[in-house]
This record gives sequence, structure tokens and C-alpha cells, in this order.
Amino acid sequence: MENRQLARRFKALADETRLKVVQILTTEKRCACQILEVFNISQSTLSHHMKLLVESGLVIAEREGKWVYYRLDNDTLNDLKIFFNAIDMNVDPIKAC
Amino acid sequence: MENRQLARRFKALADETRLKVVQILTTEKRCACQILEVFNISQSTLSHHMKLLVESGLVIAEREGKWVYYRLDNDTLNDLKIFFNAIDMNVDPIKAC
DNA sequence: CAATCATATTGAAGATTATCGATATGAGGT
DNA sequence: ACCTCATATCGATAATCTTCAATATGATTG
Repeated sequence: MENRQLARRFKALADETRLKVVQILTTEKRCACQILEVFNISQSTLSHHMKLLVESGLVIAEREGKWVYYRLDNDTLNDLKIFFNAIDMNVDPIKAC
Repeated sequence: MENRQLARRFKALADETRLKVVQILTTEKRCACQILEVFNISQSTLSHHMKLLVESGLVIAEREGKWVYYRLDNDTLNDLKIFFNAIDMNVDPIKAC
């Protein structure tokens, strides 16, 4: 993978709120309003965070009627897993994923 | 692991320069001057990046005479691997690591 | 088609980060 | 002790990030 793309993905995880969003989405998909309930942040702030998560490729957004449902992109997350596996095996982690 | 600690670690990886440092340190430990050769950045900037990597727990610094050698902390990196493994298994990733 | 609900975008303020040059510290070598 | 090499810290600046309130868009409902 490109260094830049990888940095972007880690940047998406480099925030406590977004990390908690990922945690929430681990078990099942949720719409923005459900996610918002968990936090004490404004709707616009959450929307901004979700945009970053989607742009980084970690999260997929799908509209269903009025709602936009978010879910994790397992392919992207798997790439990141490969990154750490590569380090563990003393193999170039950036090339690996 | 704590959400905050985890965010800090991803933040350390959320920069192209630091990501490349991690890549370099995958195969073997290096002193700061060796790492510096690879980049077109000032010595003070590299020192700043290395400090972040050490403070996040991803990298260990050890002085040997005049030089400070840096190497990856495999325990910390393993925690991050566990994070992604947990997601893959639909288990709370923050609790898992 | 107007009202409403869910989400996105815009514009702005404050906080944090990346970067540099200059300077300080620490460890050998002369 | 002084000089030099390796690294760290300081102070400043520019860029990026987080957050909000206000507003816009998009979809459903009456």
C-alpha cells in the first residue's frame, strides 16, 4: 500500500471519538443517529468524523431511506492487520499491505 | 487497553514520516543519524518524531555511547495486532487489547 | 407541496501538530 | 579542559484538526 494511504487510515483511528465509533460498529451496522446517541458531541461533529472514517476506507456508508447506515469495511481493516503481521515477521509492513 | 492510549498509538502511526521510520526499524535497530539520512528533514524534526514514537510505546530508545539506537517495541505492536484481530472476530477491539 | 426528520456542508474559533533554526546537553576523542 | 559529534530542547510559525452553531440538502410523511 502507499505510505500516504496508510497514514490516512491510521489518522482516522487516531482520535478517541472515531475509535469508539469503530468499536460500536464492530458488532453491527448503525445509522448516524444511533451513533450520535452514544456521544456528547454535536451532530455536525459526528458527521465530520464519519466522513473521515469513510474517506479513509475504514467505514462504508449506505443510505437506507432517511437513514445512512455505517459499517466497517473488513477488507481495509484486514490490510491494517497485515501491516502488523508483517512487522511481526520482520517483513516490510508497508509493502505487505 | 484505554481508549486514550490506543488513540495515542494510532496517532504515532498517523504520519508518513513516522510510518517510514517504523518500516526502517522493522528489520533492525538504527541510530538517529542513520534514520535521518533517509529523510529530507531537519535533525530537530526527526528528534521530535522519535520522541512521539517512544512516548507512544511503539519504539524503544537505548543509548550506546554517543548514539541512541531505536528499535520497535514488539509488545506494543502486538497489542495493535490484537485490536484488528478482535474486530475480525466481532469482539470489542478496545477491550481486547 | 409544505413540514419534518436525518444527515451533510459551511464558516469560524481554539487546540494541536509539523517544521525549522538556534541553542543546549551528553559522550567521546585529542 | 577543549573540541567535535550525536541527540534533545526551545521558541516561533504555518498547517492541520476538532468542534460548534447555522444553514443546506435529501428523503419521507401528511
